[in-house]
Amino acid sequence: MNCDQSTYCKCLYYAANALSRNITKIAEDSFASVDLAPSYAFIVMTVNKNPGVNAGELAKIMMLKPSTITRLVEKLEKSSLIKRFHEGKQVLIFPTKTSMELDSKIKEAWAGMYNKYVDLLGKEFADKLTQDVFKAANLLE
Amino acid sequence: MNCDQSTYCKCLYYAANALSRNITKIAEDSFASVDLAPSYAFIVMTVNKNPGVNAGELAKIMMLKPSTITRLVEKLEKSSLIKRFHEGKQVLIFPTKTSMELDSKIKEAWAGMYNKYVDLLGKEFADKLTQDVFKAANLLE
DNA sequence: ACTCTTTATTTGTATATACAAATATTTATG
DNA sequence: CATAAATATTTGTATATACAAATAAAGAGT
Repeated sequence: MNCDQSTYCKCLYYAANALSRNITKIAEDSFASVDLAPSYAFIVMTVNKNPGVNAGELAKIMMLKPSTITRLVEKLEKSSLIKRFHEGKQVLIFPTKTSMELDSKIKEAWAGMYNKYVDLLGKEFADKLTQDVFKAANLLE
Repeated sequence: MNCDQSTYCKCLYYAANALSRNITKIAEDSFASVDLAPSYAFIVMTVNKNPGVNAGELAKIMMLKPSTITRLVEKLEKSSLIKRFHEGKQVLIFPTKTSMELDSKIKEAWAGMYNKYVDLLGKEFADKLTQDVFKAANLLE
């Protein structure tokens, strides 16, 4: 798009949502190879790396709300990609055989996504942008 | 959040979505004063500025899919904030008395949102980031 | 004028995400 | 110890957004 609607180009809400939709599309295409939506793939990776992580920690790591984690995790459990165990008031989340077998394929898909957007943005710009966007997300939290 | 999950900090998908959620929250708070979710407020502003814009153009301007525009616009029509007229295969969208009366309040809310995130990010960073994010969104389209 | 293709919009359906309220457990206080 | 407060998770409900298929209108080629 060009910048005719000049006001919008100056609005972070507008720009950030457009970016989010477009990068999500790229991520979805990449993770299609493991038949997972990106958020689910991220959770599987995180749980594989941190077996026994609890739901609240997972929410913080993923920057999602606890209720969202519940929703995502209950679907992953149905597909046997994680297991949940109640421990007191906490819920601990563990990988499964399936999820661990899938791990390297997920990481490949992840690398594929990275290569795709680096290809479109250029490595330098992509890396700097990611850093800045991440910084902004934290400042606005 | 800190950068313990170092991998995520390097992922544009992750960062962009986090930013999108956080800035959307700020936008929702600002536009609450006019009782509109941000996307609706943007459409009203755009239609007020471009009376008779058609749905497809609106989709392009907003960087949303036509089906999404249909959905948003049909709700706005129910609240009498736009009117639709069929002209051949196109649908032309017009402001209403109500939407025009609301225009300055929406713009105030918009300015409030801008001030809020500039306050949190600093003006220089905010403006540069918006520009970069917008550029990236276009490159990834 | 009639079919074929292209363009514009809508509809049916699905998904990620969130908020507010509910539930369950732990900790603190009187 | 018993009740109150705090913490962790889930549930009910709502929303924005998209895709794929359906519809409708316009244009092109014969």
